[in-house]
Amino acid sequence: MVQLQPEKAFPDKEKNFSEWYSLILERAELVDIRYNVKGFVVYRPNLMRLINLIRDELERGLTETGHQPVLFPLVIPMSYLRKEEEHITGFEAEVFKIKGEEGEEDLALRPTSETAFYPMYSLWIHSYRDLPLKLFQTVTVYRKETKATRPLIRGREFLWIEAHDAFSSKEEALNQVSEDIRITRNALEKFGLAFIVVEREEWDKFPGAEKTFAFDCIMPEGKVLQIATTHYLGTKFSVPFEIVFLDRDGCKKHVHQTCFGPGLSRMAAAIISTHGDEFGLVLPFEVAPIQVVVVPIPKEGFEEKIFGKCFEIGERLRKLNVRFKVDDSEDRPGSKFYKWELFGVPLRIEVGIKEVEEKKVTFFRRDLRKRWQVDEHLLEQEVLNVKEDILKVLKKKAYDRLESSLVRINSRSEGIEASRNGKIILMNFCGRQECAEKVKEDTGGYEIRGKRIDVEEKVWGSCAWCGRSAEKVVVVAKAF
RNA sequence: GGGGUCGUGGGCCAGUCUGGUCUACGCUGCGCGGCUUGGGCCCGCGCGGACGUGGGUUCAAAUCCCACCGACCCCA
Repeated sequence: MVQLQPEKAFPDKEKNFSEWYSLILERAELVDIRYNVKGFVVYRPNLMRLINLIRDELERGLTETGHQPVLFPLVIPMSYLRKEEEHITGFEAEVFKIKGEEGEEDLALRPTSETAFYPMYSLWIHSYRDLPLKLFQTVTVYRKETKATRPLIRGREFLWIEAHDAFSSKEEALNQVSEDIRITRNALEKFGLAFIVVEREEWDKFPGAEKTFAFDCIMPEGKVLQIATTHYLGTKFSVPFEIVFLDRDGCKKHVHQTCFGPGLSRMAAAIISTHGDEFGLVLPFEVAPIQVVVVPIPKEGFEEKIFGKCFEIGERLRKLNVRFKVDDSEDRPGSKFYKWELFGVPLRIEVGIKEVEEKKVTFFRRDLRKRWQVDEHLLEQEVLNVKEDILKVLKKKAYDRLESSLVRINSRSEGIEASRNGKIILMNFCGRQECAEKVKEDTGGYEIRGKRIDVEEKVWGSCAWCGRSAEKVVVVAKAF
């Protein structure tokens, strides 16, 4: 068989991420940017099916931990939004407002829904018996970003899940934060993503939160992307919103709250960017809208046998509960190969006259771009093997990428050098915002992402930038 | 926030500097037919745009001027 080297369709994403990313979004039919409203794009079927699978995974985690779905209105009266001072200060500049008619108040398109949920929580919560209250919604939110927008990464409209939980004690609320982290971690592992979990610095917290924890995902060019946050709100909202309950001891108390926001659009962006290559999308089995594509290689006079075999394989895949497609369209096989590779289908099964006669099938793995023969009767077993192995390979690659990016530094000059090399920095830090601003200035945009909490890091010296005594080890990186 | 580039069939674009020869090139797409199918075949016929929007200059504007709208990229 003469095997031509297929043409690479995309640039190296590590060298020119912007170009790679725009091209893949368009060619893999993920988004269409021609809606011509800044920061708003059309999510196409290939993307929505991916996002729905991401959503299912996270919603499953939430449901298993006692959350229930709700749907709150898109609009929030400005008076609600203004009830918590830090919150409105943090968001006011980027709120889309709808001017009220004569005598009516202005409305905001939700930038996030704390101030929509909590007036209702104050009506619904009366007794410790009403707690915990754990509700979530999967919706779009709206933020009038002033910075350059980028589809899925920074849009003025994006999709997320937001969970809003209320508890009778601080301990329970803090446990919820840990649970949120667990839910996110489980999901991200199924997506094959590498990430770090950090506690954000004081000045970088969610507006209105006591504590903010974030998942930063490693992206091409050594940048990071925040893909989920969970916040301990304490009683910062329950006081102004008057969410009180009568406890067992007969005392009225304010609830302790948490909110959790895994970003679906951004998780999709992370999956696309982490796994994709010069041939297009690469999806792990778990979130691939089409997991296996069966491609017939017709030959005159044998169509019936060949197509028959393809549909027979389809039936076997159906029984395996695999999302599959038998591509019996009229294109040439080669053009189908390109297409399904571009769309990231993890496994392709090719069936021609050779396979029919030898009772074998040809497998092709998208992640390794490797082809091999499989005995027909071992099909199911091999599909399951591949499914598992693809995730393992993608995950390892992602983690290797993260590990090779991390570098510990001891001084400002080492930090500047690391930033030039596109590294993610670990360093001792004094904790002062002033010092963080200096870091950003000196490195051309590196930010203190926070104290790493998924891996225990002990302080080994003084603050790398100012030399004062360090209180923690922080992750420093350039963010999207 | 600063800078750059751009807007012409469904997609990518040539043409704009030097206004007329442009109801406008080419590729791709789409439709029909033929031939075929082991990595994007090929052949024939056909479809499809008055050039982002508004105004101005001019005998004449895709082309020059102004404003607006929108997009993309880069740097902070």
